[in-house]
Amino acid sequence: MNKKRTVHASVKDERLVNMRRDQMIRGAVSLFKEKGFHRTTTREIAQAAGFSIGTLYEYIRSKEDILYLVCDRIYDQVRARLEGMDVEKGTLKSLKLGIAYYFNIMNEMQDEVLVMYQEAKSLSKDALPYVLKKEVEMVGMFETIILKCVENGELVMEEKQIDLLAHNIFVQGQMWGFRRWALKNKYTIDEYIQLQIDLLFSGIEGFQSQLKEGELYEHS
Amino acid sequence: MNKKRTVHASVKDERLVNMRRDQMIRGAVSLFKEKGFHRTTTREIAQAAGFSIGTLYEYIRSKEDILYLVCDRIYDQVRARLEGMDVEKGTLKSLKLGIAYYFNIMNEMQDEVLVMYQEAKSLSKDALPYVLKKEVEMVGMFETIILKCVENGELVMEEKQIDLLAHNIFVQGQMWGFRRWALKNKYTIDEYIQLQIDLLFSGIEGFQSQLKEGELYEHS
Amino acid sequence: MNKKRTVHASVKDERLVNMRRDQMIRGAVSLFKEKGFHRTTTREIAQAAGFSIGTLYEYIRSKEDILYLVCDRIYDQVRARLEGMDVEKGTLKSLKLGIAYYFNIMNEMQDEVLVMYQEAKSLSKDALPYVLKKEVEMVGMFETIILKCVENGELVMEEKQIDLLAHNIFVQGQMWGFRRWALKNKYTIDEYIQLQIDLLFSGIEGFQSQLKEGELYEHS
Amino acid sequence: MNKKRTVHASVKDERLVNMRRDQMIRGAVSLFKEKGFHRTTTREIAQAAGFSIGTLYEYIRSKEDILYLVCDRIYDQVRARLEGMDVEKGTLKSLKLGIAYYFNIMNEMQDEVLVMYQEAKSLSKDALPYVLKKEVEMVGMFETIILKCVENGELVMEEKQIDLLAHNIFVQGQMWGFRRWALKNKYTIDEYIQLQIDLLFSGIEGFQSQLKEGELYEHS
DNA sequence: TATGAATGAGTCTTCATTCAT
DNA sequence: AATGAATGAAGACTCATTCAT
Repeated sequence: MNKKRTVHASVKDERLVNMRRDQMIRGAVSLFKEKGFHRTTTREIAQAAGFSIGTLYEYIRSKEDILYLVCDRIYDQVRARLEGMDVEKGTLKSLKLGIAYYFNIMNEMQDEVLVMYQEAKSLSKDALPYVLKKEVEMVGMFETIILKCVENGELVMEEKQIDLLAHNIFVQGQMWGFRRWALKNKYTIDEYIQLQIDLLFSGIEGFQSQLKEGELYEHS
Repeated sequence: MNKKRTVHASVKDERLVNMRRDQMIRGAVSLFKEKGFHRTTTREIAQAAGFSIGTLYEYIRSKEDILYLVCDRIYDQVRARLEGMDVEKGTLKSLKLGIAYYFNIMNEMQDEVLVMYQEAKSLSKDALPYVLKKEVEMVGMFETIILKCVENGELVMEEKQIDLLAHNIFVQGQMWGFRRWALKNKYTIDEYIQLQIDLLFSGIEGFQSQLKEGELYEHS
Repeated sequence: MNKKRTVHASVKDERLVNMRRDQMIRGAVSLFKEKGFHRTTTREIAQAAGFSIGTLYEYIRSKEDILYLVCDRIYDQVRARLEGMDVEKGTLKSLKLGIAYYFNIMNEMQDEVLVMYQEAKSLSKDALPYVLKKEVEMVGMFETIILKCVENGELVMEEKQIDLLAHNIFVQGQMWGFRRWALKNKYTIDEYIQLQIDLLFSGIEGFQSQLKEGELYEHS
Repeated sequence: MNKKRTVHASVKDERLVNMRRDQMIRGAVSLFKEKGFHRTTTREIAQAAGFSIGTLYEYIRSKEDILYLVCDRIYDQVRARLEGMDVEKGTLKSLKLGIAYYFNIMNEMQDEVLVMYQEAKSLSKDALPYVLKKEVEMVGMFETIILKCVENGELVMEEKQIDLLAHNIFVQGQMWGFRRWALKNKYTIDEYIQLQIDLLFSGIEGFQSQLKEGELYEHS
């Protein structure tokens, strides 16, 4: 079910393959960050990885393979870190903790997230689904948390609402990365986390002035 | 004050310049949508625009100019449409209307928005600021609406909260475009609008089960 | 005998043709001086001439025509000025005067001479002979002067010697233009003229130390 | 001290670089000879060199690099051959031998000299000085020979005269190449050498008719 | 006559990929 | 397994020339 799209390597020694790909991905991420996938050449990647262009092609079949490996790797790293999140508790408190946890990860991996975010679209029709599936899984983690709250009786929400809320949380985490240019001057990551959680939980109505409360009862 | 980065044209007749650039942009948007900026050739753009490669270069200086023109045009179109939004009323109702209005525009222009969203990063360091400024202005429109509500006494919010809320709304509008692959199977645009407004206004706590309300008072 | 290679013009009014070509040549010379024939575009020439590219092509058939017109014009100007030289006297004094006169012209027209010198080779096989013929004529003027000296009994020289001497004088005049970079730091034009005349007339042996004269009788 | 402007090659193996550049230069010289630098395409050069356009660009950075390489190479070849000239003797006889020697080299390398002569001006402002310096050095060799004659007491000449005489010799050597069209019909190279040496050494006055000698005493 | 928009062949240059060593 | 020289298809951009107005 969870089959990976494998990338062919001419070299057989699996340990070696992993090592070389590690070097390759590390170099590629930093190059993609700087100049994007299309403006980065395979030679540059090979050089950044510390080996020759010939060697590079012993471990991949095409340039696009590198992009796939990079995206794949980044998702795996994010997922690995998200494993530390408690998905089962089913309390609003644990939801808040989960959000804060996730936002902090996004902050720490903001370069990687940005790269993946901007370059994933360059993946071939072939590779894209594998990457999107990982996103779906990650959104699914928040769905699970929220669902547990519902099951626990903490919340009353329909499926569509749960799903959308999970999406919103997920995107707000990424947003800290891809809108850095607008956000980092105004907020620290901690402020950002706090403010987003407030807005997510209280909603606009949570900020309604008490005086006028009566007037607005017809809101929905 | 609001000076545009002008793109040089060899042709003097301004009417003609506008006409040709219109054709060019239309062609480019549909090509970028299909294959992205980097995989689209200038010849293809010329052809899609209905003239020769030589003519194309009478109206621009470099391929990147086309991208700038495209981004610039899309923002202008979005802004032009947003002019129809009532920013001054200062009621929560008008805020909801504004959000719905904006989300509908994003829905109608989802191709353009997606293109701009994915390709803007390919703009040169030179052109990027001009495009980002437009985003800031658009986010500013929502800030204004919210601020009016605060001034009107409808809401009690601090500046940072206002700002972030405006950002969230803005991104949620774009999100309908850039996460189509995940959303369009589940929601109609009307559902999306309704659900997002509900979440934005009620917040998670608005969906709290009444029974447990007491337990969570310590939320912030 | 002296037929010019004519350059076709669509415009009939001969007065106009001459005027336009004047403008054109003036512009072209200064552009060729700056960047050479190949790096100068027809548009630039039209602009420098003060009319449009369309108009330019009413007066020539191809870019190369311009080069031909330029070379032709420069030679004509040089020749016109050389008319003032006394070719018939047949004295060594008049030869010196002629050399000085010619060198001064080369000094005054050094930009034009340089252009022609460097770009003539770009003329088509078709146009080149017409330009070379003018050079031959100019060299011929010095041949005539020297020949008169011989006829007058001032000199005893064979035809080949006369011819080569004329060439040398001619080239030394141009040399002031095309080796400016090496000469202008060291000599004023007057010094250059004086020194060259001394060398031409005295020859190396004219600078022989008297003491050793005997030893070198076997010189030729 | 004599640092060369180096041309970057992607290929590391210096032996290979030299070999490929040899091929390249040989091909380029013959093409430039035929049609000039600007009318020669990089593809033609690659083909003439016997490899692909891609390979060509492994050994240079831009088309202009080829021109520089060509000019540089030609000067080096000329210089290498001039090394065989005896510069130290300091006799008029050795000066004559030097001139004859140099003129013969110019005759043998007339194609190369012509190319360099006509195309050097297309070098960038960046590369030109390196090429001009070589010319200066070569002129310097004749200065040295003449200076030795002066030091030896064979000649009495001032610095400016020495310098100009050296220039004249140098240009007369090149002249055999760049005025081939006018000279080769009239003279063999041996005749040319003999006649030029006669003119250089005797000067015009050396050809004065004895009868009139008295009349001209006021010559300078 | 004058204009200048349109054309597209032609040019330089890049870069993913291969393959002999 | 590793190397890096060789390849050539492909792409951005230029510019001499034409022609309808």
